[in-house]
Amino acid sequence: MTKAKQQRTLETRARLVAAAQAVIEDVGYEGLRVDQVVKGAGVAKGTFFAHFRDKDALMDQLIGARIDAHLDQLEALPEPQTVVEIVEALLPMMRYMTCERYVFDVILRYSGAAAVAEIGPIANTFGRHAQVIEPWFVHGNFRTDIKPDLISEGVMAFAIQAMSLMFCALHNETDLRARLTLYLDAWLQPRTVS
Amino acid sequence: MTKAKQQRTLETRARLVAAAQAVIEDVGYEGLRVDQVVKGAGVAKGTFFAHFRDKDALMDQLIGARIDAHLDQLEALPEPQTVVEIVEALLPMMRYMTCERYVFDVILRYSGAAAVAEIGPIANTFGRHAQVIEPWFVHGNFRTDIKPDLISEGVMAFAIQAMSLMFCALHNETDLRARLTLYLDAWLQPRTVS
DNA sequence: CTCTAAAATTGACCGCGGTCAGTTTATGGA
DNA sequence: TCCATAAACTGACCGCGGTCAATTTTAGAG
Repeated sequence: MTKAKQQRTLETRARLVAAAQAVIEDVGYEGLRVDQVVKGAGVAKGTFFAHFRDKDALMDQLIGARIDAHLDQLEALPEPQTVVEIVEALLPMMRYMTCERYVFDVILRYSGAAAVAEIGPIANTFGRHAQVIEPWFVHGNFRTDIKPDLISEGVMAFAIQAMSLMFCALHNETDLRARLTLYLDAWLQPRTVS
Repeated sequence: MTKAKQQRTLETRARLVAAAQAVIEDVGYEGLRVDQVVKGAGVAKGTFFAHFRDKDALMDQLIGARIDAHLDQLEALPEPQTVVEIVEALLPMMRYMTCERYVFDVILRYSGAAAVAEIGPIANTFGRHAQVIEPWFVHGNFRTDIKPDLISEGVMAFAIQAMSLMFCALHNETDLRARLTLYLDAWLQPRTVS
């Protein structure tokens, strides 16, 4: 975890990130080209790859930061007490995650890190997401037959499923909110083993 | 849906597919290069793209065919009666889907088709998968408070979640079988609303 | 201030997926 | 059999992500 980077390094990296955000601003994530970013930052192409392992690593960082901001919002919220409240709480982040097919693909690809040493921003947000929503199920009006962390994992699995189906022609007659509500009703309703 | 292709076309396409399978045989899906495939098939590069929209379309076809073969196995099986039996039934297909990180990424990317006209082999297998397992929940010993098709969707969501976590360093202490069993116990156990 | 080793930066170059104007081959009617 | 038209095929070429040996800049010891 030692950094000890030069001032110049930090400035260059900041310029690259700023340039990337500007490019995304007008052509979207999918339309981003590394050549455009380095041109905007006023550096050579090689410099980009000295700062980011590859183009996806930049995306990981930018998208991860946006997701983190949404998680901050979630934490600031009062704990939702019903399925409808949970869905409303999660929707803004889910809409961002599905703003572009490309963005959702990157998120899926990076949500699991291949090695502990490689845990990136998006992978971290998934761990944090589970932590942020877990308390909702400790004192809420939801099922109590399984542990809160397992409930959390299930909520995330259904959120991903609902988002995936947004890009699917076979299922898009139902919108994101309705689909997630359907899933979470079935997953969260308090029940007793019969 | 009119075909009316020439004999030559079918032969060329078959040679491309055969060459691709041979390449995958010794370098894996991820290592496949279009140049190698066309060299093996004895055609020019342009011919490849006359037969497949892009490299991913070939992957879609090859991987989709393998998944379909697994679904054939599933259909031939007697209906599983317990969570453990369901997990055992699904495991072979899930192991194939996670044989390479690249393969799993392709599957996720193609599992939803952007437009009805573009529904490819993998997207079709997802629809078929839901149909194949749905009967298991009509007469089984599982929850009856929600409809079988919703149970199906949940099973698939958890299967994907379990597979995703296989590539995640944060969670790989639990293996695929154990994780899916944990999820499906929580999802499928018969319950009554309290 | 000077010198040196490490860090940061450069840009020509490469690999590979994908394109398309031009060429060859098949088809079916005269 | 010959010709016209469409279908299939070709390969030089392009865009873009990514590499690396060479060069410039910085830090800090003397």
